[in-house]
Amino acid sequence: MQIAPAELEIMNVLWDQPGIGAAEIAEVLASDKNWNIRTIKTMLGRLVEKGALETEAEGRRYLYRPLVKRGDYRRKEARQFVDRMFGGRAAPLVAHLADGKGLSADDIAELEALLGDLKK
Amino acid sequence: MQIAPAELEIMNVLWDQPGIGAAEIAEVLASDKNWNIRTIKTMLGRLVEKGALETEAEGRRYLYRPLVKRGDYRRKEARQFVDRMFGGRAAPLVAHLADGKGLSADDIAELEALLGDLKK
DNA sequence: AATTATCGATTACATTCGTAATCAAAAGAG
DNA sequence: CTCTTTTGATTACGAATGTAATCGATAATT
Repeated sequence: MQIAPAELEIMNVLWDQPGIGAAEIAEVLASDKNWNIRTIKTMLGRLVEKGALETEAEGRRYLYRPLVKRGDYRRKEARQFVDRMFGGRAAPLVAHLADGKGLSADDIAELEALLGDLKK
Repeated sequence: MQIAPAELEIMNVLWDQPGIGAAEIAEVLASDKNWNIRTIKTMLGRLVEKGALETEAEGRRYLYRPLVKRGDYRRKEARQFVDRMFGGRAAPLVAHLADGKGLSADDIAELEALLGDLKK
């Protein structure tokens, strides 16, 4: 299943707060994005259609809940991205992030711990 | 500048072998993709239009050469991806790759070396 | 020289995406 | 009870994408 970038913004809100309605989503996004509530509703419709969200009627409105797990989706996308951009090799990706200052000292420490775990 | 996934396949060929023509690109891609030569030419045209490629006339045909450096493009895309999917944190991305067996033992070794360098 | 193959340029066309507007129904305001 | 607001559903519409076909010019073949 394909989730477009703008749709992902919606998913992110719902992964953080499952079970809210369109209006609440609009509120959460209002600070970052300048989206019309209609735009948000269009994307909610498409996400439901795609099977990424389920709805629960609450009175006259819907509450939305992700059907796709955030971790699963991230994993899939990460792999796809690494395949597309780096021929499937993850190390060059990290190298690029590092090179472009995409890694903070904390990130580096975190990665070291992670690698330590992986070796076991 | 925006390079679509299918276009990226073309760019990858040209990053490996700059200065070849449409027919040669088709040959290289023939093993993986099942693209009509016309499709390849369409994408070449779009890439030139976007400023991702330059052409050099050789007789009646063009030779194509990237104007964008692979490293630069990768860096930009890597950052964009991490921002979109992981809120800008690179460590979780690596964690996901690792978790999904996206990292080979070699990758892990490579990353360790990389992190060693970064700490200095 | 006539025919065919090939080249880049232009055009096509369905699908997805971003960004809404419109519409019918229902709920709330007065 | 009538008017306004709000909701989901349907429709809109241009840009980008994937996937070519057509066209006019030229090069290669016979």
